[in-house]
Amino acid sequence: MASSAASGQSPRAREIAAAALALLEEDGPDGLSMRRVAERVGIRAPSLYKHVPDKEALEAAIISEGFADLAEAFEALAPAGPDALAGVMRAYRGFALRRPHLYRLMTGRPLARDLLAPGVEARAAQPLLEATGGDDDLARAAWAFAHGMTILELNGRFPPGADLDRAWRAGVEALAAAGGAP
Amino acid sequence: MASSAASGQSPRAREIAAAALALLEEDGPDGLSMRRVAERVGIRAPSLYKHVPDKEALEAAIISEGFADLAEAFEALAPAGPDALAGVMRAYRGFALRRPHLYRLMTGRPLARDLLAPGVEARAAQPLLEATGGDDDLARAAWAFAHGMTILELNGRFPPGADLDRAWRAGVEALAAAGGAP
DNA sequence: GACTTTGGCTAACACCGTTAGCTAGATTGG
DNA sequence: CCAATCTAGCTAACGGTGTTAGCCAAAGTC
Repeated sequence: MASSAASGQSPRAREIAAAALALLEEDGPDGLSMRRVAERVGIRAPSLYKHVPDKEALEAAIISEGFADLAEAFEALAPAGPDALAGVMRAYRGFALRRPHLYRLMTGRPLARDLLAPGVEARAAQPLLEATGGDDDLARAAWAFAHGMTILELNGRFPPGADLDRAWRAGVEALAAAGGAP
Repeated sequence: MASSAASGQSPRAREIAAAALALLEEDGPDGLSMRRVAERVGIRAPSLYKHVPDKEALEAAIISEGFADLAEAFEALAPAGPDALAGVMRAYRGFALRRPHLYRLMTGRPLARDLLAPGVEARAAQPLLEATGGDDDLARAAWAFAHGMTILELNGRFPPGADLDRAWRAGVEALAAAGGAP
């Protein structure tokens, strides 16, 4: 947890965002309704709107929190090296598997960037860019691969017996080779 | 369009599925409500349930149609060759950009495989597997990359100026190189 | 002490997927 | 040919969603 993205809000607004995040992680997206958030905070749903503009903004607060946490996970990694890319990818997958509902909310739709805590998206993206040695195209390809593997795994899209560790390795090795020999 | 996946259903059920697909592609997922589907067919919403078990089954019919169409797009490709992978990937992206709402419905959640037209998922997956020379891990990595690039593009997740053609090329080349030199 | 702001509340709206129960008409069996 | 059944529509309704309007008591401020 980071609680860093939640600054600049009233305590009550932070309490509401925390309740919403907890609800999401416990019960999934269907559990995240304004009425249930309100119930958890001890008020009625319409009163939420005294603190939060609407559900989209509430979700944006949660997403900001998620980006901050993801950035922290990256930044806790051993400092760069020859297989920095593999490390970042492993951390990415780990985050998503640890917090699947949050990851889905963060990545499943267009981002309301204007509602996000400023800078938090770029901060989470930075480590991957560094791991590819500043190669934008490779970084985007690597992100796409990581997100694709992750979300397809979360959605149970691969065949039942599929060895995903090996598929991850195949992809990471291919991308790392492309980066190592420019 | 294929209309191949819709067999074994009453004409009315096929009409309903067609209306639902049209509604989805015109107005997006929010436009796909049982009441609006019913309106388009000229009946009231509860009457739909005389022909379709529930919304999930209706969506599964649409998804089956989507898989059949995607398979057709693949099968229309020039027969294999050294850069078969690049061709399949290009066709994949093209399908998704042409029919974004359908693509999102097909890939955005766990698949209710028991509700799908039989064999349609495997048929759509086959060309990619062939393009990687039967290498399962590479095929999965390539699929993940393609889906990641596609859905991140559809969701507007890359930076505004990002040159996605180059990112696609970077990824495809890396994966093709991994496949070509085993 | 009067005024304003804050943060609760209830009632309500328009939508959602879905179920129950009714019924006119078509189809089928004897 | 009539009776029974089945088909496919209907309305009303339930419990859920996000959200708005309008009211009001308590707290803070001049």
